[in-house]
Amino acid sequence: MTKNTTPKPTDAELKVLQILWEHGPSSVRFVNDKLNEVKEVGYTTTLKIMQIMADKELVKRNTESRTHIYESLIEEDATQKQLLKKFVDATFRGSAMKLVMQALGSHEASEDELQKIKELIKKIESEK
Amino acid sequence: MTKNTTPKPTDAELKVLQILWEHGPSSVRFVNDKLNEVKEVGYTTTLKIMQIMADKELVKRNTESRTHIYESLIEEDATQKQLLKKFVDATFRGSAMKLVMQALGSHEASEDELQKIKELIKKIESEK
DNA sequence: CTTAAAATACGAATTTTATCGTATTAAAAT
DNA sequence: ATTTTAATACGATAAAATTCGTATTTTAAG
Repeated sequence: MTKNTTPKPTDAELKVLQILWEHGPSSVRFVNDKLNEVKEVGYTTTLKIMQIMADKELVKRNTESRTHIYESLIEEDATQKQLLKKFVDATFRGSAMKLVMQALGSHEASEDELQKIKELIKKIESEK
Repeated sequence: MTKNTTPKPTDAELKVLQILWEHGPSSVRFVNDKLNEVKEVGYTTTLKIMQIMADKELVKRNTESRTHIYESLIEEDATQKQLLKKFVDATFRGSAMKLVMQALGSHEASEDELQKIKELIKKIESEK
């Protein structure tokens, strides 16, 4: 029913997706500029990655104008969820809880964030 | 002071590490058998990976007896922590909280696990 | 219309990871 | 001592991911 054939973006592809998710449909030039804010990378390199992504149908592109505009075809939440599952299996042998503990322990969570988590837990508990 | 030069195990290497962490110092044969419980892989493939890991100093090996015994040189917790940070940055743009939400939301947490998390939160709050 | 600028297309080279075949060595069994 | 077995060493190949140089095309200026 879903045509979703496990999109598995590579690291480089994920970086592009992050930009598309954050800024919406963008040109290669724009994405490349954003990438270069973090790390130098050639324009054609970015272009190639985005073309490959179009092949894989991770993104679609609008070629109407000379400057092609790329847009993510996969959803941020769903992608994160999928990558998370893989990561949890590989790194924490499937124990999501161990991961949560690590995440809470390492990255200082703000009052506000802790509050949100507590609310989430309540919600989960009430759903049982 | 620490000679820690960012150990970045690949997926295959991580699988080996998981086994070494779980079972302690082991022979290639043992690790290969364990790997094969999940997915078929040749003995020499496993051997090669573990030799590469020895080069990278992810593991050390005891060559006293004919059967070399490999032992992890990096700690499970520290490695998980490091991989987690990288993963959070790449996938959740640095938002550990978003990850926690996803983890709690997706992977069914048991009563017991939720309890542990609540306790952890309390502990964090009390430390502020 | 000609030129310059900006973008994409194409393909090659490199790097990293993964896999395994064959050779060699060491130990154990006979 | 010879054979068999089990292990490691070495190196080749393959597959995937990354990077970028050069050619071509398109648009806009002059």
